[in-house]
Amino acid sequence: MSDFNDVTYRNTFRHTSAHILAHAVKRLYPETRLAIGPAIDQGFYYDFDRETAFTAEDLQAIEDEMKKIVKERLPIERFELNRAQARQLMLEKGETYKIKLIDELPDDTVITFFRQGDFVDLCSGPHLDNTGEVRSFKLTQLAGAYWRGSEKNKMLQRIYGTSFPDKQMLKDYLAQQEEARKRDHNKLGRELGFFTTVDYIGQGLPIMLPKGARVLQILQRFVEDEEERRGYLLTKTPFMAKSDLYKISGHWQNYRDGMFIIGDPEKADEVEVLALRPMTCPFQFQAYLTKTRSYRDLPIRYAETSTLFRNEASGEMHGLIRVRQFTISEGHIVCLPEQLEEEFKGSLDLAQYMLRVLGLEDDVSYRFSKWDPAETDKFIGSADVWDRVQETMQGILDNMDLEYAVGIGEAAFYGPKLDIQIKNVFGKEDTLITIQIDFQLAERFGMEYVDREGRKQYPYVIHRTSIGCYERTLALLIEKYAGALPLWIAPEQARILPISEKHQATAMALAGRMRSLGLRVEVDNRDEKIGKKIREAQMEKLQYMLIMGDKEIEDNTVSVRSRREGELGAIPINQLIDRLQRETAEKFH
RNA sequence: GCCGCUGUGGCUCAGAGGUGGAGCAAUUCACUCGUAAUGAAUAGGUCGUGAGUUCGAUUCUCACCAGCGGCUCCA
Repeated sequence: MSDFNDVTYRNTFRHTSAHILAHAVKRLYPETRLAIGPAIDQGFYYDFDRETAFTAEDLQAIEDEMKKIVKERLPIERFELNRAQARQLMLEKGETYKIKLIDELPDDTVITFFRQGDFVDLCSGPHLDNTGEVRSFKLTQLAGAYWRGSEKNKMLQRIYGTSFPDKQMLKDYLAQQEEARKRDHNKLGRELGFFTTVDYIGQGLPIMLPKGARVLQILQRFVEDEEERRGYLLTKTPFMAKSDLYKISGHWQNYRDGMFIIGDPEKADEVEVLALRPMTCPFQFQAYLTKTRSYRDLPIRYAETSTLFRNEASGEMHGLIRVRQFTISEGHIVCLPEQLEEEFKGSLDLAQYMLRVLGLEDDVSYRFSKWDPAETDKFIGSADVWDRVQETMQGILDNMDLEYAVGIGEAAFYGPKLDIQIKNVFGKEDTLITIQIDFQLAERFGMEYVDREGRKQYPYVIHRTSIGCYERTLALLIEKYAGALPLWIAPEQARILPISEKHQATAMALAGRMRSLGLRVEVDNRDEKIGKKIREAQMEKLQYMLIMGDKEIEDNTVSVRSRREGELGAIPINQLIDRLQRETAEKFH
């Protein structure tokens, strides 16, 4: 029961930590009202309602008070009250949020409280036996959070913390966080010259610098070639369209806040109002609609490396992970009902192939994202259609031996999704790849096919990405590889370092030869010492450094330093070229 | 959008109500160099933007913009 690797014990430990936090806050700031305080992945938090904002100094004071509570070794006792008593107790303490929680509990719930010293909290538990067990903890951050997670409610103050049974574990955790910070793509990606942002341009609109742009180009070529091999047809569709198009798709009604609109949306019924595309589906559907389609024509697989524009809320942007303009490997497969399963599997296979090649396959998790029947206004179509499509998707997933979580309310507005989730270096989860089943938009757009009996039918549409969003993928790759991208996607694969000026011409010639063979090679022609050139190449995370002086030129070799393997000594040039070409072709990571 | 924090030369950071500094990077010159930083000199900032307070603001106040951590939202 005291194994910290055990999730149940760890959560109990953190939950008690949250109570100690709340206890300290109540001692120091009695006017504060308590909301909720659960254990989370990396620690715990507690939400408070207090007129004055907590400051960094308050946080320190709270932490000191928590230390006292731990030292006091207060026993923690559980007790039960009936509903009226429970309300009465919370009323006396002025805990209005707790009363709301009590009122929402189902009739048959046993209402429990936990007491430590003079502190009592409504809580289902369980808890540790004594506050003295929480030996090591730290309050990590201060944040705002809506009561009950709804933006319609009041914004509370959330204090995050983490805790461990001993000091060393906390130290290790903090050191590991420090390491993570060094990998943060938003810092590393800027330092290494992958991208930048400029105030004049605006939020969520990064500039891809030559290195970043080169990586995106490599990825894009790779994805497009692979999709072509898998029977996709390429489209190039416009970046914007009249509101008319989005009215059919439902974006105008269900996604307008997310769109950049050119003109006054209120006048869209009278005059032409354009909007930048937030998704590619309605555009590719127009390609389908150019002809009458027979069941024999299906499946039709469209793909496009598609630039999308989404007007994200201003507080949402984050490096390359959340931006307002991004490029996605978008595709739509129009298929017959009996083809759905195979096409779905094919889409997943392509996605998984991409993950494998990028070395990310062990870092992802799967989520079956369903609609929320309680929030019908966020989704189009009837409960019937949703139930049917979700059941169909469930059947496909069950045949696939895939472990997945379920996300209620996470569906797209037109259909359920299988999302491939990935965590960034700080443990925050985002969707990398998505595969969606849609049986609604075809009907809205009048996309039909003629079946064997000559009747018109609506097809299924699979909306899918193969590598997801390129910018986001780049961000995750930078973090995964701490900036040292695998050779096949590295913007600069090797750098030739001439020992002195007299070796420069030969170095340039070699670079030219290697470039003509498709390798991305640069020469460091500065009049600097070799030690400095090496140091800088090392800091730029170069995979290969090729040192060239008198000896090497004489022997037709280069002295190779590999980031992965260190000094490799002199290697004949032909042999080195073979090696680089092989590693590139095999997509080593 | 909401809560909180931040904004000084390319980067990291000092500084103070009276018109700003360091290290690294950059440029130039010298050195022609053998596996993680050669030396010297020079240049570079309307202190995020705009208002206000003040004799005077980059330093105080407000608004806006941008960045960060969350919430909500989402690829």
